[in-house]
Amino acid sequence: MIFSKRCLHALRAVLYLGTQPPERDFIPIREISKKLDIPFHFLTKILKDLADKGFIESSRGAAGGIRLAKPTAELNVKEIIESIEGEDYFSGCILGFSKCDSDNPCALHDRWVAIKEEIQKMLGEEHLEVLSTRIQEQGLRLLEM
Amino acid sequence: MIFSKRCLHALRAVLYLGTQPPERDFIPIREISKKLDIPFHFLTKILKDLADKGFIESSRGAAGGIRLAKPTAELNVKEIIESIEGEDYFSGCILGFSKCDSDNPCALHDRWVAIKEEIQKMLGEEHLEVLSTRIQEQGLRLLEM
DNA sequence: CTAATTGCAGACAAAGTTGTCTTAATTAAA
DNA sequence: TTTAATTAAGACAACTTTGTCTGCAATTAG
Ligand code: SF4
Ligand code: SF4
Repeated sequence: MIFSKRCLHALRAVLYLGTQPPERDFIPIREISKKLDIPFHFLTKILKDLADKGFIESSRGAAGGIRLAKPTAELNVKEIIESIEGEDYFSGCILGFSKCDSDNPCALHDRWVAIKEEIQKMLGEEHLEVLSTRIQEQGLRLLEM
Repeated sequence: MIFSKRCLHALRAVLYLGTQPPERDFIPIREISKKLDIPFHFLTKILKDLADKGFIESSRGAAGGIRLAKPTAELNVKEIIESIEGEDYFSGCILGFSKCDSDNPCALHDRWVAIKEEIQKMLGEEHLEVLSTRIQEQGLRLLEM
């Protein structure tokens, strides 16, 4: 499994938000927790992170909850993953080195850069709007079967 | 960073073995540990795993150490990574689900499958033999700079 | 045989990730 | 204004990963 639990929970939660009918405003975290079977308090922390990073907004109190902070067309899978796993998750060195002279690359570098660019390109194209459409057409599996 | 420390250590160690002159037989783990700055006992455990999985062979005692168990042409980066991170590391579900009906895929599936196949193809082509040649030509960076 | 050298095994510790619980702060509605 | 609903905050626990330490087992050299 490539992504951490934090990341998987975050992805599924955001996808859940993206598939809610537009007339719904704030969605309680408890609802997401139950529907997606994610530990409530853990999910709360994860979503607080996403809120701090500007992906979602929250409101306390009755009728409170969370909602996407941007239109779905401006949210893609790549930036959500990177905000959780780290900005260099798809762009760092394959050997885990932090400082490296890419002008004088090692034997693995070129191949690795090609993979990374492919991943980033593909995930970057996946905005929630496109996904929402496809989810309406095909359904989205958000729970273990 | 996509890979665990275990995996990075294993990769670097195997690459180190692959770049040793052929007249060297068993290489002491201590040497690898020092040269690559990897904790000795941790590395020992990791390499024991690789030995159990048939990638390397070991010999105790004076003049002992480890060596690759197969010709470099038959060892590629993909199988080493998968042996450590798990066989489904590049083939599992993007949402982390274990059981899923791929005949009736969700909205993310097709794109994800394309990425995974690309990764597996590229990493599967990287056998140590090719790398060794390139390493002789270009050098391989095995240490943080 | 003895001694030196090496990998092997397992207990343990440190650090990071994942998850639980309790309490406080905030908001809307009765 | 009270009450119920909800996020926020932080302490803590369970688990996993990463790393350390000590001693044992096997091999070679002398
Ligand atoms: S040149 Fe090699 S070591 Fe440096 S960033 Fe690229 S893959 Fe990593
Ligand atoms: S169909 Fe969706 S949930 Fe199922 S394996 Fe593919 S990506 Fe995962």
